[in-house]
Amino acid sequence: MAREPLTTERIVGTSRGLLVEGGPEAVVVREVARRLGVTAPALYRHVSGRDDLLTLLIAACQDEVADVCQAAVDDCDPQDHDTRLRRATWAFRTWALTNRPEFGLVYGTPIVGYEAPKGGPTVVSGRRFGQLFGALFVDLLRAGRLRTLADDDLDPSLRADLQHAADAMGLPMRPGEVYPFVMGFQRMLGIVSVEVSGHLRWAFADSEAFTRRQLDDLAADLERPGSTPTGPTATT
Amino acid sequence: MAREPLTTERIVGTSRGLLVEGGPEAVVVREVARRLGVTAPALYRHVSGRDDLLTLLIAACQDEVADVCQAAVDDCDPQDHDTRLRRATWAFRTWALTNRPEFGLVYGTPIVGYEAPKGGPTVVSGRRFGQLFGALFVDLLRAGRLRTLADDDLDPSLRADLQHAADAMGLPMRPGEVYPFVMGFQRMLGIVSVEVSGHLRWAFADSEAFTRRQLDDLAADLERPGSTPTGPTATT
DNA sequence: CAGGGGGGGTGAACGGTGTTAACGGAGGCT
DNA sequence: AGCCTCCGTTAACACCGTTCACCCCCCCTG
Repeated sequence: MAREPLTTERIVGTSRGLLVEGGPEAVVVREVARRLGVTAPALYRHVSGRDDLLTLLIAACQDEVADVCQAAVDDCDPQDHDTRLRRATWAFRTWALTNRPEFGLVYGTPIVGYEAPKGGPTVVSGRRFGQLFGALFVDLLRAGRLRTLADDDLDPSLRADLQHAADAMGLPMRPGEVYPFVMGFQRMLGIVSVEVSGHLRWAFADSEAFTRRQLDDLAADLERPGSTPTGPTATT
Repeated sequence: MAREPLTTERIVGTSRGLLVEGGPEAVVVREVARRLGVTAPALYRHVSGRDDLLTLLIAACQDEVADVCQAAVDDCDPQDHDTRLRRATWAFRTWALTNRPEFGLVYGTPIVGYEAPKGGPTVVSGRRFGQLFGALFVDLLRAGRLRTLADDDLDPSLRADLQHAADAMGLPMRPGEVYPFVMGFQRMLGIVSVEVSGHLRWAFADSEAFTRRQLDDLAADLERPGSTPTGPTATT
């Protein structure tokens, strides 16, 4: 009975299964091995330890969410930047909600003692995700649909950080233009994190309507009013 | 050498020490016992297990942050509701940043397999925290300083949830008035979560200026414009 | 004042974990 | 053929949460 070979894909796959079933604590080397019909030390031939396992898992999830968001964007009129942005954020939220454990792993409270290896797979797939939204904002800006700030309106240290961030990501923007990007990213992450973590469970039986409104308001805050009057977005 | 007795306070205290040093994973029954100069089974006389330990720890932290925010509010002109709100949110943010592990435990990704005991200490101290902010909003509302919504402007299911939430907390508000409260809570949590978790590290060397602006903008969004022109708040 | 009970500690043990070390077989290259 | 490298094995170490049986000492009761 020749078992199929022990590829990294299979290891990450069953790790993810464990993650989904029982959270990060449940992704346990020995159990991964067991499910692959193998003993624990065998995994150490392919993966350098539990941390490495988590690194690969995080990167895989980050890649997946980036794919999902990219697909949502590609599925839009290339000129309708407002809708593209809304679809991307909603795709993000939907992925997060249907993949709570994965979202928690990637965007939740960092696992203590776990340090993402510098230049490792997590940072490259993280950058990809950021650049997806970065591109969205650049389009919005070029189309004159982005509500920007005057650079003077920014605290000097904040201005410097924003300039630095833009340069690091290769975004051709000045600080007052990057600000809405970072703010949007921050608020989106916050909205989705809070919904996923359930820290508003006390208020809502069904959080979807609230979150949709929050994300719509966010998009409206980012966009320059006018031309495209956007009602509530219906995007399964 | 009569050791001092093994009180619940001392147990929670050293647990918190462990939490701070190494995150939730590090709060380990055996190590707590070791630090108290005692063996592990001894702790089981005072605490029913690791989950109980975490419950007590979470409740203690929630109580502390509520105290801190309450103190910040009490330290203000009782009539200046705008400032009271700003001070409370800033106190929350500051506590979160100087107590990251504790914040993560309370407001971060929920620990899998851990279920807060219904009606247990965590829910009572959680309610206390919520009511602190609830009271702030009631004051703001009574003073006519809260920007509210028309009930009609809310999705029906959202409206029902909000009414229910208000009733459950004993807030004398209609849905369009509760909405800004929940939204404010949500955004505050999001802003602070994202700063604490460091998921914006790629953008900022120093996140304080950005966060302050976010929290100020949030407060401004919540308040009815006019009467009290609020510049940037300086609140160490 | 004797004695019993119980609160609060002990060591030992069970089954789980991550990780390492020593070993061995199967397949390809020289 | 001989060897080497890949990839698996078993055994072991040190740690974890939790339970068990034990026991000591203090306090309350008769």
